[in-house]
Amino acid sequence: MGGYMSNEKQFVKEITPQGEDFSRWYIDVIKKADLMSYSPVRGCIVFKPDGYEIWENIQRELDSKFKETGHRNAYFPLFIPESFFQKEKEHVEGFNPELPWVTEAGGEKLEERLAIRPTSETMIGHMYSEWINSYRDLPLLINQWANVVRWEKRTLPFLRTTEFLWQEGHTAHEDEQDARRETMQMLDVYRQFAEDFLAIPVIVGQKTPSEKFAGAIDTFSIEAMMKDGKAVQAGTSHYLGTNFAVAFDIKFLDRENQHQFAHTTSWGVSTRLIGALIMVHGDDRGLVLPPKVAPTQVIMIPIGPPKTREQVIGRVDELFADLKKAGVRVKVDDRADQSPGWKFNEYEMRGIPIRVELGPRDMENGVVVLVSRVSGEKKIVQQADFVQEVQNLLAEIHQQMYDKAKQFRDEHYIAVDTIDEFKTFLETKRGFALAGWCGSNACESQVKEETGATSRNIPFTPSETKSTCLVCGDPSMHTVVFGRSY
RNA sequence: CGGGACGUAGCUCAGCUUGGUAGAGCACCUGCUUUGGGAGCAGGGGGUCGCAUGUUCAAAUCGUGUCGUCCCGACCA
Repeated sequence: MGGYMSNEKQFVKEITPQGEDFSRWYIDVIKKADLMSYSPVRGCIVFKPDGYEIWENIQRELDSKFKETGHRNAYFPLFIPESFFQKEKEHVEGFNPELPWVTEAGGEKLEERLAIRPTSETMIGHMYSEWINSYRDLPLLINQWANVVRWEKRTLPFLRTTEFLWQEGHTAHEDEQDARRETMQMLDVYRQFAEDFLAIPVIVGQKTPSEKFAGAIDTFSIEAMMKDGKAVQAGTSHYLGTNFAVAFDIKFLDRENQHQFAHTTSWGVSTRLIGALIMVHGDDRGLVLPPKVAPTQVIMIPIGPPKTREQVIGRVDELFADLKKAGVRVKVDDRADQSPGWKFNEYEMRGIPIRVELGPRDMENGVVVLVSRVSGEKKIVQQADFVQEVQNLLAEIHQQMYDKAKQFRDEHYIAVDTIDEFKTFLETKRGFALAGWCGSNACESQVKEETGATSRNIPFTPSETKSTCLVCGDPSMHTVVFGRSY
């Protein structure tokens, strides 16, 4: 007997089942779970406390990883002079369509328009040119936590909003080798973070030229699969070469007293990770949060009639204090005006990893009931072992969630030889396809035209290599992951 | 930015075709009874019908415009 009611029919009212309409499901869940609110401004959402706290947990973990790898935080201006964008040709072409401009302030027209940053390469490049003079100033390893704005045509809460929160690392190095090492190091930080913290398996690889960042030499990404088979780019890391150094005159004197351009990198993840989390792990009951990011990891629910209530709550409070002392994020819901059943459903919908039930029967037996959100399994444990059992279960839940997500991903990730094979796969099953690619833009865009899928990346460790292009049949240059994406 | 749909109570929606006192369920407040998978009864509060404008004696209802959301396309973290 599991923890769920025997009939599996729609459990949470007002959440559309995933199988019926995945987009509706997503919107229903984030609203019902109280993660965000639409704002009066098009495409901009309010991150409500439960949503924002997920971001805070992401921030805390990543920030410490950045610091472990030698980076320090700084903050740069929101406004970027128009002339800065003109300095790097690819960059301006890439971002112009989505820039908002400040043209007037204090009732007067500005001499030079100010863009609201879509990313800070230009501003930071400008500053770095002032800060860097000698090889002794390198490497310069800085990260910024910030909001950025991109005027997107189509928005979706968390996954693509007009204004979003992110971090952008910007580093400068003496030579290509060191900059490339940084690029790969941070990509791996992201990979590890996605797997170990968010329980999301990712495909690590390099972007094709058409998908790379405007102004980068090489762009790398980690790609995650949502439960509808679509991809989310969960993190990127760029080797920028000397493109921005040349554009912004980031020069230093090397050991031989020669002027050299610095090699720079940038890398980032954004609040879209929250959307990815929801779409990777959520189910028809609502959110399912991995323990490490969950704002509340354990919800304790005392059960029973008024006559035993005080006693039960007293014991719950003791157990609560023990857990809290052990560093677990735990809450008690001892409201008397909601039934236990109501609370069970409510906290399942909100994705809290573990529910703890304690009632009169458990009091007599000296036990407590733990229920896992992801598996629905009930586990009865001795109160004496409570803290240890909860900690074990939290770790177990993380692993189960990762395994489950990986199994789903693998089941929806196939190798194909032809575009027709891919099309059939998309129609019947949905997901990613691994395929050979000759390297031409024409073939890449034909895939998009015929399937709606784009190249996600060229994986570093594909399960197999494909020797011919899925479109033209010529010898392939790369084995690429294709998929529809958010 | 094109094509489609939708904006009425905190939420989900009915009412609109055929203009005439703004409704239901859930949520909320009060009281009593309840409490191991969304409790029951009784009473109560809450809406300038997205906004603007036009037609009309009269507009949630008809017309126009605008803003927002969702879906589908073109562009993107």
